Formats: sequence, C-alpha cells, structure tokens
Amino acid sequence: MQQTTTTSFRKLCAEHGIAVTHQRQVLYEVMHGMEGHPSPEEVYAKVKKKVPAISLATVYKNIHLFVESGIFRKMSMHHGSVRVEMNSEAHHHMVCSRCKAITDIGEEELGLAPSRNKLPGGFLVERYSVDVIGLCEKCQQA
Amino acid sequence: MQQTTTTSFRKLCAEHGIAVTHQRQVLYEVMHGMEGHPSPEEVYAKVKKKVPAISLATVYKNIHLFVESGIFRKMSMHHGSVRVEMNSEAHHHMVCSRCKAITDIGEEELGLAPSRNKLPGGFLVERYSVDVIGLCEKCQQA
DNA sequence: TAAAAGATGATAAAAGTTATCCTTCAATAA
DNA sequence: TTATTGAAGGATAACTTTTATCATCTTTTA
Repeated sequence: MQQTTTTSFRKLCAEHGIAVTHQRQVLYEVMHGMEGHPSPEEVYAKVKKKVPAISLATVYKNIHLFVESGIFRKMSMHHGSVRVEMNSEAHHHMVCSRCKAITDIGEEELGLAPSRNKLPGGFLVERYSVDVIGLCEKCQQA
Repeated sequence: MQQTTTTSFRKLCAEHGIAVTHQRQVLYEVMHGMEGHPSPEEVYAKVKKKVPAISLATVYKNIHLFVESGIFRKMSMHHGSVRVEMNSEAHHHMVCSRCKAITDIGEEELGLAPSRNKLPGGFLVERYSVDVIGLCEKCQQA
C-alpha cells in the first residue's frame, strides 16, 4: 500500500519533472486527502503532524510548485488584494491565464445560460460570477 | 456640474444611511471614474492627489463601507489566502453570500451551457470558473 | 560515489489589512 | 445657528499572509 503510493508519487514527479522529496510526498498525500479548499496554514498544520520539522516556507513553495506543475489547480485567480467592481452592469470576467489581465464581458456577450435557481442542497441562486479562463489575444501570439 | 455630483452623492448616502464626508465623496468619485478593478493602494494613490491628507485606513474603511452598503460590489469572494482545488473533476462553486461556505458543484449539476470558445477581443476560452453566489439552506432559514 | 543542482528550514522582510486611539467633523435638535 | 453627541478621519502599531534570503542538507546524474 505504502509502496504503491510512493511509486505513484515518484511517477507523478517524473512526469512533471520535479524532484521527489519526503516533505513533498507527505504534503501531496495530505492535500490529496483533504476536503474542500484548505488554506496553506491548514495544510501546514496537518503536514506537521507527520513531518514535525517541516517549515511553513516549504509548504508554500510546494503548493506553488504543485500548482505550476499542474498537479493541483488554484481555486481562484483572485487572491491578492481586495478588488471592487465599478462596472454596475451584469457582467463577468475574462482572465488571461498567462498575463492575468482581467477584462469585463457582458452577460449576453458571454452567451451563458443559467438555468435553475435552486441547486443541490437547497442552495438558492442569487447570481453567477463567471471567470472565463483562457488566453488574451496578445498571449496567444506570444 | 459639481453641484449635481454633490447632490447625487448626498442622495446616495441618504439612501444607504451613511454620513456624507468630503473624503467619502472624493473616494466615491475617484473609484467611479476608474477603469477595471483597482486595488485599495491604487485607489489610495489617486485619491491622495485630491485629498493629500487622506489616510490609507480611511480608504480601506470606506471601500468596505461601500461594499457593505451595496454601493459597490466585491469582485470576488476569494481574496484571502491561496486556496487550492483537490477535486479534479470539472466543477464549480456555490458560495454562500452570508456564511461564505463554499461547496463544489459538478458542471452538469450546475446546468450551465458554455457556448462559444472565442470571445470579444479574440480571447480564447480554456475553461470556465463559475461561482454561484446565493444562500445555502441554513442561511435561508435564518 | 562525488559533484552539481536543487530542496529544506529558520527567519527576516514585504505586502496587505485591520485595530487602536486620539482628534476632528457631521448630523441633529434646541 | 450653535451646542452636543456620535460617527469619521488620521497616524500608526499590530497582525496576517506571503515571499525572499541564505546556510545547510538531500537528490539527481554523471
């Protein structure tokens, strides 16, 4: 069992061209086993139980590495400072995955059709906030 | 002209039950006139040109106030710490506007139909990231 | 197995945001 | 219009999150 996990993590690292370290493997396994969208601090707390000497910096560095390698994905493109909408029209955003440029796009222009207003778990829809992730024209050319 | 702006800002404040201050008005006008999704620091820099003595704290306090009053809207519900996806299925998020709880929802469950893969400005769509903002069942009852 | 490249850990520093506290201003009522 | 009172502003400390630095240690690979 342990052998299997180790083997598959080695393979994963080989595929993404990153070195296999103990910290990295434990971090990966812990994150993989977590529900929802834990913060780096939450991940750190869990990993520390298995590797008490691990540094928070290592957790951050490897979360970034995993995201950059495509092993995990960032939940949101917006996690820096608070950003406010000044465009009061109903609109969404086109976010360039390379240069991070954000451009507004109107609801109709996007051509998106929200259907239900009650979702699983009884969730009541107020509005949609859509980020279209892709490449802006400039970055397509580059 | 100035009179008109002032008058309408007074009305806006009255509607939202907040006091009219000089800083608040300039901040509102500056933000209203800005393109895109400026950060508090960027707003601060611009406001400072008109009210040099303004404090960064005032800018933050009033951005929050404007958002809480519904005068402006936060661009994203996710701007705290970095969050990572461990759910590798194609999915989106239901975000409770009251308790901020985030629940995953599958693409089909959401019943969303992305249509085009080329958008205005030549933007090339890679994927959609949808946040459904609304009320979870618990918060509907409360 | 040794050298080179890369990763880790400790910690300082930066960035972004909030809290504190005192001063000043705006709303309201006399 | 002015006095009063509660709210808002300004300066700055503190806190949170994240990144940078650098010496040491571990992987990789030749």
